Amino acid sequence: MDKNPFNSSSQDVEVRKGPWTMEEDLILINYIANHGEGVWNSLAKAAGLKRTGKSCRLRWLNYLRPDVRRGNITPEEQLLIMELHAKWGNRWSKIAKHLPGRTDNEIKNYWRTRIQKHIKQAESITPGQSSEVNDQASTSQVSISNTVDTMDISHSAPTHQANMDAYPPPLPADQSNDNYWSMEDLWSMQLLNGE
DNA sequence: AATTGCTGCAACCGCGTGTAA
DNA sequence: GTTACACGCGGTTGCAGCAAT
Repeated sequence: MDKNPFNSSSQDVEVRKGPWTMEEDLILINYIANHGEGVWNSLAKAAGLKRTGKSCRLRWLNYLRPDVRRGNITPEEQLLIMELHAKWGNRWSKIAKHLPGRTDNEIKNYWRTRIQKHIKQAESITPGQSSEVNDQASTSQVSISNTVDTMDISHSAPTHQANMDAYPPPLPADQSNDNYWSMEDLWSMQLLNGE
C-alpha cells in the first residue's frame, strides 16, 4: 500500500538522502528560477538531482524559497501561533499561512521545542489547570491564557526574555549554522549561474 | 580539558486527499 | 467507477551544537 510514487517509479536510480549540499541547492534554485516549481518528481529528474520530488519540494518550501524568513520568532508571532493553535490544533500549514514567510515545519518545530515546554512548566507550577499536555486544540484552548501569562509574551517588554528561553537571543542568519550559507549568497550565486 | 546530557532544527516517513487517465 | 499518480500534511527521527558537570 505504498502510494509513494517516488520510490516505485524511479528505476534503481540511487536516491540521495540527508542534508542538502550547496551544489544541490544551487541546482534546485536555478532550475526553479528557469522553469518554475511544481511536478516535483519530474522536476527532480529534469534538474538532475538524485533526490525525491518530495525532498526537493520540502527543501524549496522550507529553506530555499526567497520569501522564507528564518530565525527569531517575534513575541507577536509567538502569540499568534498560540492563538491559532488554540483555534485549529496541529494544523501547521494553516497556521503558517497566517505568518508570512514562516513555514509549517518551522512553526511545528517551534511549537514542539519551545511552547510545549512552557506549557509543561506552567502546568507543573499550577497542576490541574489542564489535565495534560495535548496537541489537540481543545486542550490548548483551556490553557492558553494561562500559558501566555506565564510566558509573559503579552507584553513584549524586554523583561520577557528573562523568564522566557523560548525566545532565544537572535543569531545572525549567516552564523546560525555553519553548514549553511545565507540565502543572499545562494541567490546571488544563482543569478551568476542563471543567465 | 574532557565528557555527558540536552536542545533545536533539518530532513525523512507514512498517510490522506485530490485529480487525471 | 476504478486506478494510479502527485501533492501536501503532520509526526518522528537523527544529528550538530551548546551547556553543564
